[in-house]
Amino acid sequence: MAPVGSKPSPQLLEEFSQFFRLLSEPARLRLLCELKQGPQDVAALIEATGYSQSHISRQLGHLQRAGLVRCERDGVRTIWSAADDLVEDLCNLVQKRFKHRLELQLKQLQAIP
Amino acid sequence: MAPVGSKPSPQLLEEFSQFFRLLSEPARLRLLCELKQGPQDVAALIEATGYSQSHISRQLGHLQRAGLVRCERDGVRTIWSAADDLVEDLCNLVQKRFKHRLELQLKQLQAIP
DNA sequence: AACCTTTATGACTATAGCCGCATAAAGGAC
DNA sequence: GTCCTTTATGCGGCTATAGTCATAAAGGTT
Repeated sequence: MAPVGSKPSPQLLEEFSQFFRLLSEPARLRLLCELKQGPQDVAALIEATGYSQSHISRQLGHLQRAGLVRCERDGVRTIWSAADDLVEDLCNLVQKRFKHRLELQLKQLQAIP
Repeated sequence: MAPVGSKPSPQLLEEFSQFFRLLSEPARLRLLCELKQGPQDVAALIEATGYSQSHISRQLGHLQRAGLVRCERDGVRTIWSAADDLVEDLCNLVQKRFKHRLELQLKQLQAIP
């Protein structure tokens, strides 16, 4: 009997890919990392990353629509904060894999006498 | 004391984002899913997905460079197979999150009398 | 009211990458 | 050798989106 695996529907695959696309931009990952340090306004994120104000605002908008960050108004300022640990977990898994692959490559090099 | 989190280096963020970019395309996720069913050649993948031959070959190349699939030659045919469970694990985590978010939305709707 | 500060967004350019078409490359059958 | 089958890849069009500039919107101060 052939191995059975449940195939996700095209719609679900589309949602998966859209989510991963969010994480496919270093700038967005960077913003998430900065917000992991604690809630900040846009000015602080400009200072920390060097990105332009409009760029940051736009990327935060994308992350917000996905529920990865949230914001609260403090007068005229907007305080943003990370809303989910999922991305951190995903990155940890991926990093573990990077490590394994490097260790494998290392072993193969050492196998040469 | 401020919460302490380790900030990944820009290089690592770049690698993360490149990896996630691989998963940001439904076609590649689809191919990974098909290969989860078992090793297949390109012709079988064309039949299963409807994608063009060149498209499939190209996307498999990307996945192979990332170590997510591998191939072995059988005469003139190339038999491809999934090489890693990581993507499945990542998708399961993301799907769990989708579910939670939908449940939350449902609860908020039901809160309206 | 006028004015300043902070953030969001419309308009635009530039670039990256998907996807198909055509072709090359490699192996098998004859 | 020729011919066929199967897969990989160069080229080009097209779309999506990152990133910038300018502007609008919203709140605060005076």
